[in-house]
Amino acid sequence: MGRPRGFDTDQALERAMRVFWARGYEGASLAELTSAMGITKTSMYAAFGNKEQLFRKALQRYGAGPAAYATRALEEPTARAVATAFLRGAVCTTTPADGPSGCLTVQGALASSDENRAAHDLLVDWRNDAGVRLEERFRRAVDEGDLPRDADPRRLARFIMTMGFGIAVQAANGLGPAELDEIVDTALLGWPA
Amino acid sequence: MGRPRGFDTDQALERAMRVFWARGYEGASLAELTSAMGITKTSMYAAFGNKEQLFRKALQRYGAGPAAYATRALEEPTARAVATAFLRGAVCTTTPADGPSGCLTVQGALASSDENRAAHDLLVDWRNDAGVRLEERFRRAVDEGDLPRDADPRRLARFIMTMGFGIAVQAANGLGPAELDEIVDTALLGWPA
DNA sequence: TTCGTTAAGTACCGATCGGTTCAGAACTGT
DNA sequence: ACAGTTCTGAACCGATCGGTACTTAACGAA
Repeated sequence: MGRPRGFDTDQALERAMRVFWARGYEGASLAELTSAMGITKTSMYAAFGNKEQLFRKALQRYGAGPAAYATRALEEPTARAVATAFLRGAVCTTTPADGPSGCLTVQGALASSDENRAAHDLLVDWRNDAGVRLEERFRRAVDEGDLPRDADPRRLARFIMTMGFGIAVQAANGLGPAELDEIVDTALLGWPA
Repeated sequence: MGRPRGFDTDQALERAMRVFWARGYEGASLAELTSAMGITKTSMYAAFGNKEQLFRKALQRYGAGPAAYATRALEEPTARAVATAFLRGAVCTTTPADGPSGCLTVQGALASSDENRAAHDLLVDWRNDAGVRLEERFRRAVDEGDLPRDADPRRLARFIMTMGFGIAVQAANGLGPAELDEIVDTALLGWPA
C-alpha cells in the first residue's frame, strides 16, 4: 500500500558502492552519492537510513559481489591453491576494466576523523575477519597434511592478507593486472611444501 | 626586522605531520591541525601558505624523518640486506610507541574527493618514486652479481613495495611489530639466491 | 471517490569546511 | 621616540557538510 518506490534500490546501492569505492567514506559526499544513485537525499534517507548505514549496506554488497573471491578461494582443495586463488582474485577485483581501482575496504577509511570512527572500525573488523577465515582454512590444511606440520597457519594467513592489502594499494597506484600477477608469482615463491 | 614569530615552525610542522598521519589529508581539518600545532589559522597561513602546502611540507618532513629508512636501506651491501632493512624499517615506522600507526603516505589519501586530487597525486608519485629507487638498487645488485642474472629487478622492487604497503595497512589494522616481523620473515622466504 | 499511506521534491537546518580581512600588538633599525 | 615591518587573534566569508520538515504526488483498499 502507498506510493511505490520510483527507483531500483539494488541498482542505487550498486552505484553508491562504486562511489564509496572510488572516494572512500569521507570523500564520498551525500551530493555525489545521491547524484550517482539518481535519487534525492530524501529518498536515500527513507530507503537506507543515513550515510553510515548506506555505507554498511554498500560494504555488504561489496563482500557478496566484487570481494566474493575471498570466500570462494577458501573452497580450493589445497592451501597453495587457496593462497593463489585469493591473491589472483584480489588482483582481478582491484583492477576492473569498468570500475574504480583498488579495494573498497582499504580505501574506504584507513585514516579518518573522529566523527567517522564508526565506518573506520567497521572496515578494521571486516579486514580482520577475512584474515581469520583464511587462518582457519590454513589450520585445516595443516590438519589434513596439506601444509607441513610445522607451518604456522596464522602467520601464513597474515602474510597473504598483507599481500592482498599491498596489491590494493598498488592497484590504486596505477599498476595493472599483468604487473600485479607477476607480484603474486613472486610472493608465492617461498610458499611451504 | 618586524615582530618575531611566536612559535617554532619545526615543532609546529612536526605536530601537523602527526595529525595528517593519523587522520589523512581530508580527515585532518584546519581546526584540528592548528590546535595541535598550537597556533591560529592566520599564523598557519602566514607560515605555510595553505593546507595543501602544509601537507606538502609535512610529507617532506615525513620522508626525511620517519620514512628515512627507505633511503637508508638502499645503502645496505646486498639486495637481500636492502630488502630486509626496507621491510624492517617499514615495520618499525608504522608501529611507533608514541605516534600514530600506519604509514602517512598510505593513509594520507588513498581515495579522495576531486577537490583533493592534488594531495592524492602527490602521494601516488611519492610511493612510485620509492619503488623506482628500490628497482634501481636491485638492478645494480644484478650488475654486481649480487642477484642472479635472470632476476627481474623491477618485479622484485614491486614485490617489496607491495609488502611495505601491506604492512602499513596491517599496522593500521592493529598488528604490532612482533607480528609484522614474522610476516617479513615469511615474505623473504622466497627471496632469490 | 475518498481516505490512509508512502514516496518524492524543495527548501531549509545548524555546523563545519578551507580561507580571509582587519585592527592592533610586538618587534627592529634609525 | 618613531617609522616600518611582521605577527597574532578574533571575527567573518561563501560553500558545503550530513541531515530534516513540509508540501505535493502517486498509489491500494474500502
